[in-house]
Amino acid sequence: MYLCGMNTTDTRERILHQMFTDIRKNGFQGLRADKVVADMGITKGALYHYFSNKQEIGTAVLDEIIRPNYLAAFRRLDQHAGDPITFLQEHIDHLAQAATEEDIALGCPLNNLAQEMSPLDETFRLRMKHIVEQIEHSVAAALERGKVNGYVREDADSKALGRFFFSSIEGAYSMAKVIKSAEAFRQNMQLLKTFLQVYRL
Amino acid sequence: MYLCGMNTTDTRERILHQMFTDIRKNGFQGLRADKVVADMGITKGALYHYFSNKQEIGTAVLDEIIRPNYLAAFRRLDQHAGDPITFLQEHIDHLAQAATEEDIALGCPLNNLAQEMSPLDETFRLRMKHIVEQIEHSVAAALERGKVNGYVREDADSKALGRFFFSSIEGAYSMAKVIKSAEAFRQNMQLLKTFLQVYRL
DNA sequence: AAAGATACATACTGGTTGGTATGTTGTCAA
DNA sequence: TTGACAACATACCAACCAGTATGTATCTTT
Repeated sequence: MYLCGMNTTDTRERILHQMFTDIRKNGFQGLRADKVVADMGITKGALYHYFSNKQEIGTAVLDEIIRPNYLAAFRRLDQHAGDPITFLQEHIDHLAQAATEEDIALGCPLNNLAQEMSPLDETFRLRMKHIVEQIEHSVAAALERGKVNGYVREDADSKALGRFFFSSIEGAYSMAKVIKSAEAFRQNMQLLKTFLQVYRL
Repeated sequence: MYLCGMNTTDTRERILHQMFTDIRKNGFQGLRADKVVADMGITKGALYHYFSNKQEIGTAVLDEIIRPNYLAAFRRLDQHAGDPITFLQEHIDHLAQAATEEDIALGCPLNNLAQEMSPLDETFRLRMKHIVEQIEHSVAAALERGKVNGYVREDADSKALGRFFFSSIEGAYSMAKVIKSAEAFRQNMQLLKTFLQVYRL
């Protein structure tokens, strides 16, 4: 081998990414771990070398793929000093724009996993709860800063709005997934933007 | 037996209801049909007498339990001549009030099934799509009538609002399920009510 | 270069699960 | 009363699937 040590970990990442893709379509219970790696041309030996069991595959997908992907935007929001409503509206625009028909048909990875696994595995649920609460808190804190800086109406309930913001996005993903329409998703994102407008000062 | 013919179907209904309960917790892929009936004290013989396979169990649950339960309220809305926004707000109140912690932890049955099965089975998806579109249409039509009767602002996009209405409710169920908080659900329902208020004339 | 340790491959297993084949009993119509 | 059929029960099966035990080549460390 020409690779110098470090890149051997590449196999683990490849497996993980493929698991993510498969879970997104089939769900965690529908995931057939051995089939996935077989389709990649590798064997169970490699799989169980990197992951000790199926649940660990799930948590790794959650921690290493889903979580960072979701929190990136809100980490930016945490360090954003300007108008939070504009930031959120732009984020909504970004989601609307980025959503392909395939993305919509497969649904939001976090929401998929959350809906399936919350009643079945408390480990999963708590991990996902943490992500959701971090997002809600990030939005709420930004709105509070927005009040201080004169961007947001004083009577806005920041915590409730943070909740509603994220819930609406996830709801839009959910329904768009069922009716298989990216346009429906964009329509909902548009309405969410106008709703945020109400709280502008 | 003292029962006179008709009531033999009772077994089928009992099975169906138990399947509904189990699917709600474990998902459709997680459903172990034979275990469910075993726990009821009956056997696979009875199960496969009434249902020819697992998928048929799913569609029966959808058609005979979930669907009528969801459409009931909106059938009332279809025949409602008064202010639609008040009707919708009262419906939201009803959902908020009726939601127990257990309901919330288990999530919306329609949404659960929809999220899990949409990418896996087109038969399921189309059935669920139909339910969703019927609800959206019912709300949209009510808002249009509301415009004519002077209850709703003319500039309201009824179709988009119908979508957003239902999406928001489902999103609220979803997130409340993850964080396991009926209070969070009610908070979101409250905000949805204030949002509808905007479109009042 | 010897001795582990790492990164896989191969082969197997034991429990599960959707589904079937077949048997049994009560009901009802002719 | 007898034949047919509905409403189950029992027993069985083949496929699947998470997980393990074991083998082996390569790489690293000393």
